[in-house]
Amino acid sequence: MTISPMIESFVFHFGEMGSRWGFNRTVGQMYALMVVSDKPINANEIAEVLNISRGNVSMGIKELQSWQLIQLHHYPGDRKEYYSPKGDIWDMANTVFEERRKREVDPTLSLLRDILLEQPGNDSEAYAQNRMREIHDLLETLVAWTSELQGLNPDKLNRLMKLGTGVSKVMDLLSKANKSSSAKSKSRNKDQLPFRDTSNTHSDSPMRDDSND
Amino acid sequence: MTISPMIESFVFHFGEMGSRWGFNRTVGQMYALMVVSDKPINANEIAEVLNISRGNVSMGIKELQSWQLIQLHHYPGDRKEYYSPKGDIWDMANTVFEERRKREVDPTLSLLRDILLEQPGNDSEAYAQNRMREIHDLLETLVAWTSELQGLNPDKLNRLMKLGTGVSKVMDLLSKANKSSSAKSKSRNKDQLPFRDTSNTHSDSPMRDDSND
DNA sequence: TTGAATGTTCAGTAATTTCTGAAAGTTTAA
DNA sequence: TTAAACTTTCAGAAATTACTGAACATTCAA
Repeated sequence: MTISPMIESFVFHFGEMGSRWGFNRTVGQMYALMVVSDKPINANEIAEVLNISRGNVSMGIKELQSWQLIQLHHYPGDRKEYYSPKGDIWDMANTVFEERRKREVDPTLSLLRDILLEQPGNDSEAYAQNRMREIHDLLETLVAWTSELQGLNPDKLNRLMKLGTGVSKVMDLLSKANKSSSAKSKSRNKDQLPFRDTSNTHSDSPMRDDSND
Repeated sequence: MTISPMIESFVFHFGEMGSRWGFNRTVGQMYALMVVSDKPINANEIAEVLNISRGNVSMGIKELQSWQLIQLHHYPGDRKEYYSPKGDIWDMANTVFEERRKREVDPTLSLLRDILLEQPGNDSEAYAQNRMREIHDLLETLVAWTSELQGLNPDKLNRLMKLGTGVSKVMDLLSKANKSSSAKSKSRNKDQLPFRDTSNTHSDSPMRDDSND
């Protein structure tokens, strides 16, 4: 079994990129191969096409399963297992986002929460905690947003995009619709800011300003 | 120079996570250190605190500069360079997103565009192109969205979140505001769907359905 | 129960990435 | 100029990560 140059270039590229997304090159190639294959493929085919060992394929399959990315198939009279991507492209993106959140963001949030419970022992710790609080709040916001986005299916999302909408515009609409809070809200309405916490020891400015230079 | 255990745990954790975000452990630690430090620090301090070689620090600085993440400072009578994070936490997040987009998503989009211009030579290639088109469109949508988000500053973003808004709700609002297109739009309004392209050879269903199992 | 077909594991090896430290480069004050 | 103070570079070493392939495990038909 072989693949055309066109498909090959996609598979290789996806392999390189895959390593950015939390799995290694081979696993990325394996998944790419499944995605563009018009039917489920088995481990031997994968090993042959990608020119890697059978053992490596087995480990890659295990990894992809831990990411919940693949679906197993069996054919009568054939004892081999066949693999295909689970769900559609949008499902895939959601799954990857979610897995990454679990593996990367959640532990960070947990650590930050723990640290923020500690009493700062001196000025540096107090300063550090303020920066950490900012990061913590930012991560929480991003998590909230992405989980909102994940609730959408692709055509909804696209319709939203296609309306030519800026998020800013969305916000204006929302403020109007929800005019209870946020009274016109110029630019930095102190009591609504989770960032730039100033409650603790140090200077008001979140970033040190360099006295010289 | 040393750091407290509290700060150390943050710096180390950030180092581990940093590798997920496109730079290596040491670079992540260096940046974390700058973020929680209440004043700019110099290369020797970094090397001492993190217990790494001076040359390594130099390379890390270079890397952070290529990400546009740090600011230089000089003090009179001191020839050393001092470093601090550039901008606030939100700027940092924006910068990282943007750099990653440039390094990871843009090349993928470019490759996909090129491939999609080719004429499929057979059914497999046609099938593969359809999957690639889905990925291409999804990536474009995500890029559009994140660039929208990047246009917001943190308090705007938070106000948006704090309004208790689901994105779905946003969409409803928008459809109302923009009722030119999308006539009520139940669920799969064919002519508005960029995903699930059906214009090419293969079956209408985007995912193969396995005939057995 | 056997053995052929297949899947999994893991110790050792290979490939890749990161780090060190000495040498070379740069800047500035005198 | 010189030389001290500092930064950068990069060849080789160390650390980490990925891969192979042979041994082991499992399944199933006969």
